[in-house]
Amino acid sequence: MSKRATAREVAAAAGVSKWTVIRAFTPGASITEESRRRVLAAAEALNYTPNLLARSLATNFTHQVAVFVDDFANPQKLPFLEALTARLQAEGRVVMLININTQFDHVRALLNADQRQVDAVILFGTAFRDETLRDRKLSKGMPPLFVLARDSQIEGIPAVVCDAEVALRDIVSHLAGKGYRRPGFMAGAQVLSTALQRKHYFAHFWGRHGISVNTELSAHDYSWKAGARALHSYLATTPPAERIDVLMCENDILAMGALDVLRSDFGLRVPEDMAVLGFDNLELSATPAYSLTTYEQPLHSMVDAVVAMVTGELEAKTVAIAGQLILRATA
Amino acid sequence: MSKRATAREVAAAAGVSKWTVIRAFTPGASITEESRRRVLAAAEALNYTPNLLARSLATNFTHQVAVFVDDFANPQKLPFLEALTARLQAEGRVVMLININTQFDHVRALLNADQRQVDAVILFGTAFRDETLRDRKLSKGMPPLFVLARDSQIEGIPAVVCDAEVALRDIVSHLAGKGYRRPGFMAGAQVLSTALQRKHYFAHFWGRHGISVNTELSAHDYSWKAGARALHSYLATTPPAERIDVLMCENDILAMGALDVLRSDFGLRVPEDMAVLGFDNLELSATPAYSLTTYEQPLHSMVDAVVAMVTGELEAKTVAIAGQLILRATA
DNA sequence: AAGAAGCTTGCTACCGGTAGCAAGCGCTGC
DNA sequence: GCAGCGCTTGCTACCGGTAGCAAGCTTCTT
Repeated sequence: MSKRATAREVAAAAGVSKWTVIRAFTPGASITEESRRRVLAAAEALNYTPNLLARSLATNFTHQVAVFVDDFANPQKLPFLEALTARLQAEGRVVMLININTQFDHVRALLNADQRQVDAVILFGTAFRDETLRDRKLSKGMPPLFVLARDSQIEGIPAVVCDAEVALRDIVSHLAGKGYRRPGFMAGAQVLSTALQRKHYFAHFWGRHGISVNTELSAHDYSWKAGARALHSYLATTPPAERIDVLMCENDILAMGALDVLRSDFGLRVPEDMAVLGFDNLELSATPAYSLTTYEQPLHSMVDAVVAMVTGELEAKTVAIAGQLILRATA
Repeated sequence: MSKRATAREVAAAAGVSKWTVIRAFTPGASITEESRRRVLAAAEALNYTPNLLARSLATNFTHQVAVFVDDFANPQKLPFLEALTARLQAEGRVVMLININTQFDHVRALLNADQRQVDAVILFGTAFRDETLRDRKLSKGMPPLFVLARDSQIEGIPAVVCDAEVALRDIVSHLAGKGYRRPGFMAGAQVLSTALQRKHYFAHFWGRHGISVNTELSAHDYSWKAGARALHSYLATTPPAERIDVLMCENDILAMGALDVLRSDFGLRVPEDMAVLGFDNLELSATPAYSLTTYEQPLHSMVDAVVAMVTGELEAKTVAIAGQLILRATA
């Protein structure tokens, strides 16, 4: 296989200069209809299309957006990625999916994204210490950063989040109305959990009802297994009379682990013995096997907002968008 | 924010030519220790790192691999993407995640990938007609194509798949041994289904036992809802006495839909009234809520193989790797 | 008919690297 | 003292586009 055709080759074939070839491919450029026809015919014959790499180098605009992800255990990432890629592609951008892990951490990934001259970086729900970015972000020429689905505590880095305050207010108000009085919270990975603020507002709104949240389970990460393990050890060490009557899990995948342990390992009834709530509304949360009461994040609004900020249509500042409480059988 | 520093600026600061700067960043280049020290110090001060875009243009090697995905409903994509990104990043490559949909089809995506000069394209379980690629692939300069997790019927385009023949042989042999005699198959989206060959081998191995597979349900796509709907209409129109006694679903997500319909909508027992099998072994398939008997694809071996082909360490030719039957409660 | 204005085209310079040639330099050997 | 060698360094040319100036040609105005 030979290489791609270049503008120069097309120019030779069409009997014009390479700049005229470029103009035929530049909308709004000054070129006669006649020249355009000849160039396009020659381009067609040679199978020519402009080289976007060269264009990017010259324009400082790659039309690539890096998306950082560090947790692939939560199935919720998938619909988000679907929407993100679809929306960005509709805007002529393309997603570079970066797996943040111990081998390839945030600093290295940011450096790499910078070297590749991406137009923007979206930190999609990744767990990092804000300090990590504080020095880096000031470095000249870095692509703009956006945080999606977690809070950003750094001045100047905008975040697009599901409004945790509204969400937890609705949730707690529903639970208090149903008569629950001994609430507990299950959190996932420490660093991210803080940035989600769900625990904070959960306790805050129970406080308004004169009830304090004393039980806090922590799962090691956001996975079914971690959720199951955390609740298992709680149930194993807490006598029935002292147990909470409702458990708010930081997301659905933790809630599923909790539900399975309640029902299968301990033979308890949900919601009679203990109610359970999640957060995300996964496809499988709606199934009769779980029928999980949960809170749906405004996925499309969130993605639209972050994409609009990336393209510059929307001012880059933190926005919190309200989601929707989905009432089902578990609470 | 000003722009990134360039080799020329570092050169001026270090009092050498820009080529010496480049050499300081090129492993194995001919440069004195003294020069390298001075260049690296200047680079450090100016926060210089080589521009990979410019390097890519000059070397015709972007270290980017496009991964095409057209079905985000199957949670199984996520662990695959995790492994793919991690392995490729370990090899110094980066993944461009392309969402194939009606707005952005295979042809457009391939053209775009070509224009961006990616080193390779991985078609990850996408449903396309082989004819679509037949003309394109011959076009000069196209990046090499690899098919992951589905078969390629095109000469010269290698595929990395879970060995369907071995898988279905094991499955059918297990089912026949358990005494099942009226097998049915549930397939997903037509085009992809053919390329998975699961239905084919399922019928083939039952044939060896003198049993033909007469019941074929087709789901509209690979989603819980589609699986539920397909089985629902089958059960609604088929009297109990005429029903199959075991249902092989093309993947776990379809099987989950089927299981929920069996138990919740029709009050049937699994596996007594009907056994169910899936394919993939999702995290949630292992939960007590489903406890689905399924077949696990050799995810890591498959990813290793395709990555090795991309990097050229492994000869690019179709390989089928055996997975593992996971026995649980539903069959 | 001459000058002004407008459109089209080709040109130089540049984006930030890479490849490989050739000159400069120090060192060795005779 | 000089040829010969090897290492280091700078150079030209190039990757395939973009930006914007200036020349050439029409067309319009007076």
